[in-house]
Amino acid sequence: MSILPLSPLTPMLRKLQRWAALSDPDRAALLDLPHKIRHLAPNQFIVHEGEKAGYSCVLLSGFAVRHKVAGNGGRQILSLHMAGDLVDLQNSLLDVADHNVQAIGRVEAAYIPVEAITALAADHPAVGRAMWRETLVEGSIFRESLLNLGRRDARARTAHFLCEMALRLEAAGLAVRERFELPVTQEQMGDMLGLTSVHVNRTLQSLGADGIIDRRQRDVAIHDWDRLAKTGDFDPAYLHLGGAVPAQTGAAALYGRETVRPDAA
Amino acid sequence: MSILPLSPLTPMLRKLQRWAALSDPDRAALLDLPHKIRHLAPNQFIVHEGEKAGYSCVLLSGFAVRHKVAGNGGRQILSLHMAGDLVDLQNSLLDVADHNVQAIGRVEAAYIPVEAITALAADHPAVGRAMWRETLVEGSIFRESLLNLGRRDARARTAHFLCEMALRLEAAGLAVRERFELPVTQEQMGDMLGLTSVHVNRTLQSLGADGIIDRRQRDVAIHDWDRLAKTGDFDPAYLHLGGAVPAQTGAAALYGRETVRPDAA
DNA sequence: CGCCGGTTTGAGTCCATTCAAGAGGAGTGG
DNA sequence: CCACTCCTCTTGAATGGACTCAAACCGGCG
Repeated sequence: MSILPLSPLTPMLRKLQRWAALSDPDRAALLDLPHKIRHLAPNQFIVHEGEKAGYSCVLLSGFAVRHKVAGNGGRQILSLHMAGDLVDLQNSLLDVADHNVQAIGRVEAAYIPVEAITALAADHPAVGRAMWRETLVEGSIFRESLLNLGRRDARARTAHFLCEMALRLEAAGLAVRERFELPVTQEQMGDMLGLTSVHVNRTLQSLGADGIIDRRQRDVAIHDWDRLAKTGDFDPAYLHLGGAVPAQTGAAALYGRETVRPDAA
Repeated sequence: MSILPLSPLTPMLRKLQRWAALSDPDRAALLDLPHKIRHLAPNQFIVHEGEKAGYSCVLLSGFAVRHKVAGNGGRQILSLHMAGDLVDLQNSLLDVADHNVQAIGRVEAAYIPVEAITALAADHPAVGRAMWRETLVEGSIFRESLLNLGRRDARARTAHFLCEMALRLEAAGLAVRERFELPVTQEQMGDMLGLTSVHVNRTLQSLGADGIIDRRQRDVAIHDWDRLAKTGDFDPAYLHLGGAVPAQTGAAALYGRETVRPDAA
């Protein structure tokens, strides 16, 4: 990286560079984006479902979740976001927001006018490509979550979540894979995993009892990554992080097999 | 619509026009896309997870699903596609496919080189915008599925699925909302809804017994749309179809409320 | 006619939930 | 510095929704 002006938007630059190589002018333009920085209190909403937002929001520090609420009162957290994440592009580009975005804990965020972003994407194709890929990878993560919710039991879901968390935090430079702090309560974890907080608690305990992880409050240490990945049926391919991921576990091999309804006429 | 050359790609044009207004040159260029038409047998794979595809595939007739398989053998169908749908853009644009695409029943499809599509998007910004919004809406549907799988019981999930099916088939001009043919087996429905085929069967029967729907084989008639939407907690907003959707049910009102963890400090 | 994939039905089991209560920690105000 | 409160985590017991296993039925098709 060459020398660039100091900007609060660096975390976003860092993230987008994962998806496409950016030239110096690209990077300068990105960091030059007009923006207003705001501090958000815990649980504060960034976007409300049903509203139209004229800005787009980049997380600079802290965490936020997207979620929807069902008629029965149940809440489903769709994704968890960390520093560098562009949190509501879809909500801005579509007519109305189809889900909420809410801060978890204290959050520092930069608000950027949507037009500035679309203009940037148009003027700097490489940046546009990076943002495009960003949303595609996000879609890939949604799809894996669908598999997680639909076809894995509580233990596997929880293990899978821990693996994903570890890798994403590591990729964002916020922690190392083997040890990190969960940014969410067990209740929130339940809302992500489609479980109750009670059952999340029991499941975490069970993973601990088996010596796979170690927990002290929200500090998590992963003692046996391979076993965690295996019980979580975790194959990092869907994160599209490139080769920089650990050895494949047994589950990974299964993904490739051709034996699923193998009846091509 | 003005007169345009007859092309097998018309279903795709029809769909993309939902998302952005296209000029005559835009439309002509779209229909002029180089392509090769192929007929696929039931259950034939269009894309395999882990592979790199150099083409992108548009459905002209029939149905296809995207799915992933878990290590325990369970399969999760991520989405169901119909005529006009661009079925594997993400798979083509990312490094490797993160999920499978498979025909359901006989399918007619057009294969288009990815470069032709990206070139079209670059030369005709309106087309690019339409494709961009298409993937955003697709993301919105994924998010609603997440809510469905994570936070609704079998009965609500099934009802929700039927509502979505009805509206999407109608929007594609393939059926009317009140009566259509399910393009999938109950086993496949189970794989979409995270249920077993046995339970799907019982749930459909229960909806029938309550007089909400009427079934004869795979033919479904919806007798009481409002009640179906209510039991499915169905609010069509996430489909982003515009105003052309039916009266809101009770559930819709709940979505907007502000009572969810209403603690902004 | 007989096969085959899909649908239907029943009985028993289990995973996750619900309900309820107690313990632990962090922050606040007296 | 302690008392108080709120939130989160933890634990137990009972319930229930969806699953498993298994068999029978049905309709289309070769």
